[in-house]
Amino acid sequence: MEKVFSALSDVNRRKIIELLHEQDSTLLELAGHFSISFQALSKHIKILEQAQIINKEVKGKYRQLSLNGHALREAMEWMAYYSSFWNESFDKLEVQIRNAQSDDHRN
Amino acid sequence: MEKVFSALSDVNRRKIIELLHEQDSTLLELAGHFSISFQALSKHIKILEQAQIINKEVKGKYRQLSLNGHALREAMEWMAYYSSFWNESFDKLEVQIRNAQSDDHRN
DNA sequence: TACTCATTCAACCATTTGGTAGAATGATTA
DNA sequence: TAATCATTCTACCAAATGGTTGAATGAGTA
Repeated sequence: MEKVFSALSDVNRRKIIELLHEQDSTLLELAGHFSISFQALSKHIKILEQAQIINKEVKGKYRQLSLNGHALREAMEWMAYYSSFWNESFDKLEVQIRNAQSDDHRN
Repeated sequence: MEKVFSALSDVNRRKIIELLHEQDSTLLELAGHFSISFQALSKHIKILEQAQIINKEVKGKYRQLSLNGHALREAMEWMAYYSSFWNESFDKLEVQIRNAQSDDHRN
């Protein structure tokens, strides 16, 4: 929990998540989208890995990175619970997210 | 977004949220639940306020703190979207949270 | 085997963070 | 008005964070 929220508190790490949501990648593939060094990026990836937000699979020379989502979900449940007013608006949220996904598939 | 996630990344601040979820309180009422100084607590409250997670209402000598939930919700939508596999499990999540709430009302 | 490529480790630095303590502010109470 | 109460402001400090560079590692490739 601690690890998940602090992992999410950095712009670069949220961007990594967004990119991995589009497609699994290696560190160097990701690096093209950032203006920081790959060593810095490697550190961010390690943090996301330790928060169990992403998985790393060794593929010979490369490491294939992919989203896990499990830890995100746990943190989300915490938030959903404490954002108190979810009760009336949960259905709306669901619709909204489903719409966002179909937009995604259209692009 | 930035502010919300980094606000949530601290244990004490999450505990503030949990306490305010039970009931609106003042700084000194909260202070009883923590082992840090009230100055430190005041800083945490300021951070939660700036992230628009809590509201502060001046009541004479006191400041009444309450949960806002709005910012939490926005962050939650981000997470829901990127935890990718929400699709199959969204209904389960809803049920789970509703159960949690009825537990809450029972206690 | 020597070389290159992808990634990580190590040392370092500036900034931010979370805590402290003392002083200041602003409203209430004696 | 003076004293008290709740909260915030102002330094100040140690530890954590996010970045850098250079060297090391470990797996393919020439």
